[in-house]
Amino acid sequence: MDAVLQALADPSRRTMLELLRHRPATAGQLAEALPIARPGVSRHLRVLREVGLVDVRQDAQRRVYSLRPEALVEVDQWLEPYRALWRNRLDALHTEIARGKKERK
Amino acid sequence: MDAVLQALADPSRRTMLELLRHRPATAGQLAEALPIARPGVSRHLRVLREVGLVDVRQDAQRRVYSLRPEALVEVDQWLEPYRALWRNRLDALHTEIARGKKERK
DNA sequence: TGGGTACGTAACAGCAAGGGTACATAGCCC
DNA sequence: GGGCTATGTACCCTTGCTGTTACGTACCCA
Repeated sequence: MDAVLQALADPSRRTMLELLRHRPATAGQLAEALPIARPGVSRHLRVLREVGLVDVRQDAQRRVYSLRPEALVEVDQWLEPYRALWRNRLDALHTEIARGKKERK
Repeated sequence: MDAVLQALADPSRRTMLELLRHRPATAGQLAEALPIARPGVSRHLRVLREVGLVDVRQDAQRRVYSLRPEALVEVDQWLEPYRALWRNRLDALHTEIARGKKERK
């Protein structure tokens, strides 16, 4: 889970996921759509592969990458306790407003 | 939105959020609970503050930091389209399993 | 088998992130 | 005010990431 969140930190990698979200693509296609050169894309793909965010399918000389959205489940799970908080906070806010608030220094 | 995901990449910062999830804490308290020294913690807190993940409340010489879970809403939103994908995929899997069980009997 | 295509990897340069030490600052308490 | 506490900032150093060029590899086709 650590690894996934760390992989998501890079904007280029997020863009790649965004592209793969619509359809699978080869490394070359991804490189064309990105501001960085092919080798860089390859290395990013390696990272994404290692954390399970993408799958590779060999097609002759090509390597077709596809999104593996299940890997993001752990991010969702990491988010879960916080999600509970931000929802409660809205509730609490409403309650506070309803009955007045005590001062805190 | 970019900034939040990038801020979450660092394990120390995630630990800090985890601590703040239970209760607000001063910079010193956070530093004690972490493997890094105070100045490092201060810098991390600055990052978290800048992306809106924490709030500061001045209490005499202390600075009490508290979590601002709303900032994570944008991560949740970023996740949304992918969530749709993995749910569909899981549903399909469950359908497969259910059908497999039926057919096997 | 030779040539062209599509990738990945190695080696290297550049730069930003992250940690530590030392110092500055702000607010209490005597 | 003097000293103590709590914290942020400046500076330096090291490490790791990012991107590039050059090269190696696997595969297809004529």
